[in-house]
Amino acid sequence: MDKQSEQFITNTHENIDEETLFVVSLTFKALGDPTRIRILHLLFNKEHSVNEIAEKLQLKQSTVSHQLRFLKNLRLVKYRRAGTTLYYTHDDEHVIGLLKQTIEHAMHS
Amino acid sequence: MDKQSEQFITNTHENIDEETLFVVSLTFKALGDPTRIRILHLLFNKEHSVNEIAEKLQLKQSTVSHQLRFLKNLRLVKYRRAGTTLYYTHDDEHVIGLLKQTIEHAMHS
DNA sequence: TGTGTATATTAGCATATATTCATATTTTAT
DNA sequence: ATAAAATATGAATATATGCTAATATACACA
Repeated sequence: MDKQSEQFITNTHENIDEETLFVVSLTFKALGDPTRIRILHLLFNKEHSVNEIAEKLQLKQSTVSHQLRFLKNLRLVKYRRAGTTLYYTHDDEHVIGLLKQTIEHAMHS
Repeated sequence: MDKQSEQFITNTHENIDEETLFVVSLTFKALGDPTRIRILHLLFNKEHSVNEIAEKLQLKQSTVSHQLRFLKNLRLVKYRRAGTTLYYTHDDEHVIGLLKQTIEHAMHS
C-alpha cells in the first residue's frame, strides 16, 4: 500500500470531508455574530418585518437588511410579503435548536 | 408605568442580556473557523500533542499553537504536560456536543 | 552549563466582516 | 403616472481575523 492510500485510510475517522467542514463552519459563523443572534432570537416566537426588527433591536434598517440577506442565503430565515412589508421568520429548526441550547447553557452557568 | 419600564417589560422575552449574548457569540465564533473545527474534531477521541495536530492536519506549528491558545482561553481545550510535550484534549462537553450534532446534521443532508 | 526538542509569542500582512450612508428598487394607492 | 412606504443594494470605511516567519521560552538531559 502506498503512503497516500495508507494515510487516507488511517485518517478516515479523524478527518472531516471538505464539504462538511465548509457547511459546519458556515453554520457556526452565521451564529457567531451578536447582531445575527439577536435577530434570530427575536424570530424565535413570531415573524417580524425588517423595520420592526430594526426598531426593537435599535439597529439601522440597512444593517438589518444586510444581515437578513446573509441569513436568507444560508436558508436560516424566509419571508412572506404583505404589500411592501416583508415578514421574516426562521427557517431552520436545527440551527434554531443549536441557538436555544447554547443560550440556555450560557444562562445557567 | 413610564415608557422605559413598559419597554423593559414588553421586551423581557425578546431581548438577550448582554453577557449571555457575549458568551453565546464567542462560543459560536470559536466553532466558526475551519481550522478550529478540524482541531476539535481531531480531539474528539484522543489527546494529541501540538506537533501531532500540525502534522495530521498539515498546518504550521505556529498556526496550531495560536488556535490552541484561542481554544484554551475559552476553556474548550486543556492540556497535560509530559516533558516538553503538551498533550491537548477537549474540555467542554457541551461545545463538543454542538459540534458533533452539527457535523452529523451536515453529513446527512 | 550547553544543546536539542517542543511549544509559545510577537509582529506584519492579507483577507474577511460588520456597519453606515446614500441611493435604488419594489409595491401599493391615489 | 406619481408619490409614499418598505426594503434592498453598492460603495466606503473601520475593525477583526487568520496565517506566517522569526524569535523567544521552557524543559530534559548529557
